[in-house]
Amino acid sequence: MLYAQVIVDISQEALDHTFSYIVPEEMTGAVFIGAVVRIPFGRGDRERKGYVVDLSDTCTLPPQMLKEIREVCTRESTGDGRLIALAGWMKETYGSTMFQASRTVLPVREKVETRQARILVRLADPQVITEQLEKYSSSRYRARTRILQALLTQESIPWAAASRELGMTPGVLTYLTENGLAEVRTEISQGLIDYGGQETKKNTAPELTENQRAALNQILEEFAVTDPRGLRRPVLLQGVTGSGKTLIYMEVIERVLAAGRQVIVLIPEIALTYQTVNRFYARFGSRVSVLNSRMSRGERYEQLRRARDGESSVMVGPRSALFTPFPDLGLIIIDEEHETTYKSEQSPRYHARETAVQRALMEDARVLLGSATPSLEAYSRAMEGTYRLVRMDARYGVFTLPPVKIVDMRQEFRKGNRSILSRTLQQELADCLEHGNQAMLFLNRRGYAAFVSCRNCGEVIKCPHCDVALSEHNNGRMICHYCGYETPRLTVCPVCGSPHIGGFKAGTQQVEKTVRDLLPQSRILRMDYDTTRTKGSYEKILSSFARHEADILIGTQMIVKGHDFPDVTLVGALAADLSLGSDGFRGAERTYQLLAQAAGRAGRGSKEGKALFQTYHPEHYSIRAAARQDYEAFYNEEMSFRSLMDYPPAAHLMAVLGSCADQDQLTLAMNCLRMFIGKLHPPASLHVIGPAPAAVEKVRDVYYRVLYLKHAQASALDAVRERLDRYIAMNEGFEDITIQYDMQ
DNA sequence: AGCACGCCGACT
DNA sequence: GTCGGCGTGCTC
Repeated sequence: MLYAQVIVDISQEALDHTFSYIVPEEMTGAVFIGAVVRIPFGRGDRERKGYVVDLSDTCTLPPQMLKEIREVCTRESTGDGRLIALAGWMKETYGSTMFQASRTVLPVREKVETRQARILVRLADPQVITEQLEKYSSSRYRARTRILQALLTQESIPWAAASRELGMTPGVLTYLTENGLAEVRTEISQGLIDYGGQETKKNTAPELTENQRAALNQILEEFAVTDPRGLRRPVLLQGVTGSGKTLIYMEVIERVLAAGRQVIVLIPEIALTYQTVNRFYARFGSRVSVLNSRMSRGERYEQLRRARDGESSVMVGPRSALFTPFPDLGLIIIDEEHETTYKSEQSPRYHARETAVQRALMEDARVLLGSATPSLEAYSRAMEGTYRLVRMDARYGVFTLPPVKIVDMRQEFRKGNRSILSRTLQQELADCLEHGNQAMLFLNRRGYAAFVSCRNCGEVIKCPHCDVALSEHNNGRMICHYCGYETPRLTVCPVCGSPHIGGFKAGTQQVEKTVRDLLPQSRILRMDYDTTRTKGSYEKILSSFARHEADILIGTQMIVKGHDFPDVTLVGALAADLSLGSDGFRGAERTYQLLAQAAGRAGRGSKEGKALFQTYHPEHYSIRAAARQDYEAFYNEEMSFRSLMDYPPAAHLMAVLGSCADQDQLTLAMNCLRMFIGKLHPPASLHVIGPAPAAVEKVRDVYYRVLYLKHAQASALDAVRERLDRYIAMNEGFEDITIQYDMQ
């Protein structure tokens, strides 16, 4: 007997798991993972659509409970089925449940746009309602009374409020409609975000430079290769900032569209701006669809429906756009491939790059990765030949990269300069403004001061819920950047009573204040988490700076991405090493990427630019290499560090992340897991680290602990993961513990 | 979501 | 007793 695990309706929270069904004898050949089936469901055996996510010969449930699959829908199974199959791969690769994986690839909620806008409208006069109220106010009919009461004050009630908060049942609704008191209406409110759209279509196809043409030809040549074994190498396009990667993308897209196939373009959420999207609209017009995180479910659904129904053929969006249900996907482009936003922070913790390569393999599509500073993962694959590397060296329009000065902040301190700005930078800033140019100062941190601590005893003021340092803000309050907890700034240390308490490391606000004091006549713009919270403010600040309405732009990493500012001749990285300590073993990689990008911002126009890195580690290879824009040198150094320490991509690293409200229970459980792994008689090549408190030990009163496993082979880690899953399911003490796996 | 079941007040 | 809403919980 064959049994199928079926997901019934992805949109319903309550149906948050799979259901077992019997596969009738005659269907055994037709049912596959990813198949769409019709099944009887619920007491009334109402027919519903389901997705087969697993098949097995055994079933834990008593057979009399099971129902049979009614029908396999062969026609519908193609699109969604492929995505379910991809979800199956994600489940295996990233160690999530099939349900989590399916949810990730099928966020499509059918008819959600109408469902969301459903409202209950009052039809009768208020007097009639009052009469009815009096009639029923006596004792029972409480639900009716509640609804009538609400209808008395409001003309209409949103469906969600009526059914959830007022407890409206089908019975009440029948009563209301049959007596002509109210009715249900569906209001279709679409209101898509306007990116400019079709009317901007100009079909401009600028001439390619010689370098660009050469790169394009290499890409097309690689994409023309059809290995009989189905091997299709992804292409990694390495081009420095400003070399015109987007232009190359468009040329490739054009050819894929001409072949009648569709294209997904992933870009980091932060780059999903009016300008970027408009470039695609300008070239491809209404064939372009856009997804972004600010869209409502209805808007997202509409974009995905357009893609599925062939109304669009280019989808531009962040990580989640990877699951666009195109009928004949031909190409996936991942721009700024090294960006951290391509890794999901929710289970399945998938990486868009790896998942894109897998989807492309399953649907016979191609993958094009682009970056000026590739991830070590992508570059190492290019080095071993799994990916094809295409380099594009010369900068578009400009021929030299700006010279970079490294300033040793330790010497500054020894010479008595306690300012955030070194004397060199102060001088350069003044020079820059004197010549009527613009400057960018970038700080790898958001908010104001990093933390508040006591100079006397060293006590750091932390959030009582999240165990992270509170950030001091200008308004005299301290806030937690994880849960938003806020408290007035302390004036004395709670431990030793010393009044020497305050923020030490600078935040963007403090930088702004320092610069203002130094150059009072300068016009300053600040861009960070606080100033970009409102919709459109990000754009507004950047375009204002581009119009030269300010002289200095101060901000966090968001200022080093995108946008050309021809008048910027000076870029200062104020604390180049702030990122060295972050991101675990990827600290150096992140530092190189940020600094190389920052340096590339200077001198984008006809004027010559320069960059300046302030650091307490002037000898560090990531900083030195970034100053020379020497990716190769950085890669070699960093790769030998990863190899030495068995860090990815030299080895595979799996985090077992446990969370629980009870700290002791969590510690016990995680120690159990570690012991269990020890008892598995694992090969000596398997390294187990921890368990330790996670980088953020506690969030919203939930504790996190993490156990790391390292091995040269991913399959070894997969095997351990399977054993762990079984152990957790079979043993007591894990009921309140949430376990997630994270392949790093 | 949709459906049935058990509960409870009201009425014969 | 019985009738008919109401609230709850389950759906392989």
